[in-house]
Amino acid sequence: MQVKTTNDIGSLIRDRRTHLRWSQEELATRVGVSRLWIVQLEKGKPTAQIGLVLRTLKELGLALDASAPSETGPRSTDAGTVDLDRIIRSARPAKS
Amino acid sequence: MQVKTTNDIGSLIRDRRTHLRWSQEELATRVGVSRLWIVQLEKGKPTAQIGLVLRTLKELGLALDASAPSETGPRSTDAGTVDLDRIIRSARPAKS
DNA sequence: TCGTATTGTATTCGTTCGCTTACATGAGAG
DNA sequence: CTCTCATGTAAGCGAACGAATACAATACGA
Repeated sequence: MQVKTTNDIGSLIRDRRTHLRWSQEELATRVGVSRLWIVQLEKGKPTAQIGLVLRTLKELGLALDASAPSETGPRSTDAGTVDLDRIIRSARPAKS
Repeated sequence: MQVKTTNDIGSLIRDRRTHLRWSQEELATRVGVSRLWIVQLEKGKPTAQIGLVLRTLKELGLALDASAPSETGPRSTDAGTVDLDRIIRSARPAKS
């Protein structure tokens, strides 16, 4: 599942929790946070701390993957890698 | 790339930023945070707010994916979402 | 019906975030 | 060597986090 917003995280966690048939309090205890925090997290609280969020995901058995789109570009092989960096570098304008 | 800790996020972001040849300040401006915050984030600050982190990843063109290991249910032949939860619940044993 | 479990909401409070400002170090260009 | 840019570090401050507590509403079973 794609995770783009905090609401995504919220529903992801809630779905996973209900799927495991855990109560909010049970999850909160396992993670080491208050039940209220779980409530807010599931509602998509954008100010939740990542450390706690990662702990929660781990507790639920959810794995996170990060991928850089242009990294595996049109060409699967690195032979034709264009290195946009170098192009931009050579063409970089005088800083304002 | 697997993201398990805040240090993973930090190095992920830093690698991506340097790969794009952006300065910390440039990234900070794009995301809408202070440069100091970027510094701390790249060092793996576990208390960074998830909303800002997601904004940062998005700005860097990084996509996040979440996967549930044992998601493979018994069978998904049901067209109308069977709600296993309810079934189990009706058959649940006396709580310890 | 009543009683229990779960979830959502509100309040209060100590702690800490993230911002601003300032200064120090390191690398690179002139 | 000097100057600039990028990065790391520190102190102060307003704002918000997360915890604890209490109360309401819903759902389910006895």
